[in-house]
Amino acid sequence: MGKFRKQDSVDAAVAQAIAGKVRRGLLAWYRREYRQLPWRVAPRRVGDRRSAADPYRVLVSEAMLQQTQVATVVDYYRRFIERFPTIEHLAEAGEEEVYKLWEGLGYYRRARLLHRAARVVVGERAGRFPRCFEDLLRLPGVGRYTAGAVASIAFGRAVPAVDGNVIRVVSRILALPEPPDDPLLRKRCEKIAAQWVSPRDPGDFNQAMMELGAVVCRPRNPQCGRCPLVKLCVGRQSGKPERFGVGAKPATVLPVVHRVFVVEHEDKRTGRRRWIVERRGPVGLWSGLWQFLTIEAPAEGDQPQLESIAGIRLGARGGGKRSGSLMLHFDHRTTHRLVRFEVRWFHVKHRLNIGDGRKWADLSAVLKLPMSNPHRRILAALQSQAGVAAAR
DNA sequence: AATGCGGGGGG
DNA sequence: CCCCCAGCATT
Repeated sequence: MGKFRKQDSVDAAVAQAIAGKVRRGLLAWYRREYRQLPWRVAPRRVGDRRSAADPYRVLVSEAMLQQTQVATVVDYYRRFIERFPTIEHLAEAGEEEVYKLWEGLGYYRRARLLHRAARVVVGERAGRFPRCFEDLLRLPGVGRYTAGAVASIAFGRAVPAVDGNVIRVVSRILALPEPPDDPLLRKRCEKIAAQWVSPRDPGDFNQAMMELGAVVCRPRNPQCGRCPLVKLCVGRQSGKPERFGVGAKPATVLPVVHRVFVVEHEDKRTGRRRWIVERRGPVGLWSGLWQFLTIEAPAEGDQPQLESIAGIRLGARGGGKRSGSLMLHFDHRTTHRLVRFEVRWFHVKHRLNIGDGRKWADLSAVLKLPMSNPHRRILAALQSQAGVAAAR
């Protein structure tokens, strides 16, 4: 215990000694080098008044940017804001549509929580957006980083916003050896960043720290020659800046199998094809997204009976000779899972009764549903199969 | 304190 | 192929 308190006071003294240089150097660099991004307001120049950022747009961008790189977010952000230009638009939307705009971005819980946050602000706070760190922290999906980012960028509060970039930058400047996923290191960096943050331009300062981490102080091959803080960087002086702020613990990857049963019915008169789709549960991988009928099993599990899948009898009415044969297989890797997809295709002559949470959907309906990338891939295969069949 | 949650960029 | 990314909620 006493050890940490002593460490804190040492940190505080060292950080204070260079605070002015860090602040000025970083802000001057950021005003020259900042990237224009759709959610970003240009940094305030000396003598200017601060231009206001829309807190709703800042919140949307920060939610999308959690564990996701800027380049990936840009198009998603544009589409999202075009559809939901204000927090009221988002609060009024159905969850399904919010998910659809998040499709392919990953970490889908963020979409659900952002949607909830909008409903909290509009429904429980009469549209008054929380303006301080503590109140922001109470919103669903808003943790210490996001609360700090919105409070500083949208409301000019002098609070830190410590993400992975900031942890790496601070770790290198002060040569802190702990790996970046150490919670204690995060707390240390937050206290230090709180000392450094510009009281006058906290939003610009926080964005400058992250920008530096993303563009210059990168995990590998840091561009120290372009860094405005190179002279006071202890990590650089040690000769090996890339040793600091890297080396998170690797995740354990569990192999699993998703057996997918594409149950297809073709209307004889119209030729319209329909498939059974189902919605995944509220927790776990791809929660809330839609998929073709799927049975999940451990990698070493038994083959499910093909005559009866998820309570649906297929065998008696099964279609042509190829029905039930393996149509497609591929591996899909996430951080914690190696998912083997085994896709089988069944043709049925009637639209069977199917359980709750499932429905028959034609192509245009399926395209409107939010689905995971692997299931979009399966759909693409179905479409090309149909093309081949039609050409014959 | 540890774990689960996706997908893409870049060496 | 591997590491990492403008984190958060849950246990």
